[in-house]
Amino acid sequence: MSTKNKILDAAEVLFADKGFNGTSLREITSQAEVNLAAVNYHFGSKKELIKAVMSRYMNELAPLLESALGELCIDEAKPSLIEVFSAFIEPLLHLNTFKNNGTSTFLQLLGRGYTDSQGFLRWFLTTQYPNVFDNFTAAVHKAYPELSAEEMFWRLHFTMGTIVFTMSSSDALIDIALNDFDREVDIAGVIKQVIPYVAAGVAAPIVR
Amino acid sequence: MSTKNKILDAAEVLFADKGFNGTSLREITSQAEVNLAAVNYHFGSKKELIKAVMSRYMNELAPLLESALGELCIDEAKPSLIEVFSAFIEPLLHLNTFKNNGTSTFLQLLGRGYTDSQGFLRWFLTTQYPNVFDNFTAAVHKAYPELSAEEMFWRLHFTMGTIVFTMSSSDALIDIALNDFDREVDIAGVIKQVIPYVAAGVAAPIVR
DNA sequence: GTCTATAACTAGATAGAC
DNA sequence: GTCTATCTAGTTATAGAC
Repeated sequence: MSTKNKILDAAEVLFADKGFNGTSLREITSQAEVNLAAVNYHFGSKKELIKAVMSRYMNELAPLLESALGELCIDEAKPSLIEVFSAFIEPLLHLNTFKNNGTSTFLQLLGRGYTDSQGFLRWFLTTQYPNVFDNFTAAVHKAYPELSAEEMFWRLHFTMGTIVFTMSSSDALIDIALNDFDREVDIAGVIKQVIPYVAAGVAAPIVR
Repeated sequence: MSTKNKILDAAEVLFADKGFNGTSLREITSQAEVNLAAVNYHFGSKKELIKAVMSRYMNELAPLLESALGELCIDEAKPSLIEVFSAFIEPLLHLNTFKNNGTSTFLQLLGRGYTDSQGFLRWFLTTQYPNVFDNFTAAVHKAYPELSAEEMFWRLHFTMGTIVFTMSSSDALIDIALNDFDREVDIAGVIKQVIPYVAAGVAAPIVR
């Protein structure tokens, strides 16, 4: 296994757990059992390492999401909102076969990216992977055409918040579900719980 | 104005904007125009300063929230979920009279507390202000008794995520609403948008 | 209470030997 | 490509003069 990948593997776990700001290069390199200088040799800077960590996931995820959402748009039938959100399940769970705990790690990273680092990651994702966002809004529009662009903007942002925040604390949630309710859930279980919630939220009556 | 308050005022704005980890004591003291050593003299440590910033808001907010939610529980009539969530509006907006931009700042701080600092603030709030949480779950239970304790746990967490995440990026959202949709919204407008969303989410059909 | 000075430590980044 | 050693700059925290 190459040094570069050892660094990426160690970095993504630490970043997901403690945030980008909260993780030092020293922690990463000692976890990866490589030399401190290797990060700067292979990636140039910490910021570039963060981008590389996110890109590795996005390059795996983006084509799957694009086609799953794209299909809903091409289809003649009008999809339900539940169907639109369910289109995320398979691509997201595919990340678990790509890496151990991949789904959970990726969603936690996404959450970190929105709150750490004052939005630079949001910029990175929306500019580097615009098709995912476009296909998603197109699918939601087809499912719920009465929703104006502005209302859609608000509700999709709320949805993003729900998902990202939930996933960034999914480890704690899974613990609580086990201890307080004697229920064993995994990341797929959390996703199944959250989809009816966000679908109902997006479908809420329109307010003015 | 006392040094202590100058520090608190500067700290809360910086903490809300850049997170607890992302803000140094030097930034705080130079913004507050006081000496660096004053923080440790008045608060003992950075962690205690964070607690003091949050306590100043919570001590203002908690009694209002407790009584607004408590009333719903005492009332004979069964409240709707919209009513339960609307009980937050007045107490939260009251923070705007207590401090400039108080509502927005407080909710941003809350968001930071959940993601920065690995949950120490969550522990602090749930242990220091348990009545707020108890009254809230009691009110939701009264409005929607079919929801089991476990489902309530999930949905309240999703709600918390939606609110907190939305508010921690509310400045960006308000900008986008103005630029892309030519709509002027303030923090009260954001709250009014989000309430139907979370109420519908909590009221979603039960899944098993 | 407030200040200067500084201790004690950690951060990201790099030069240069191998 | 990988290592050690080190640089520069930042951090929190404190001792001690005023």
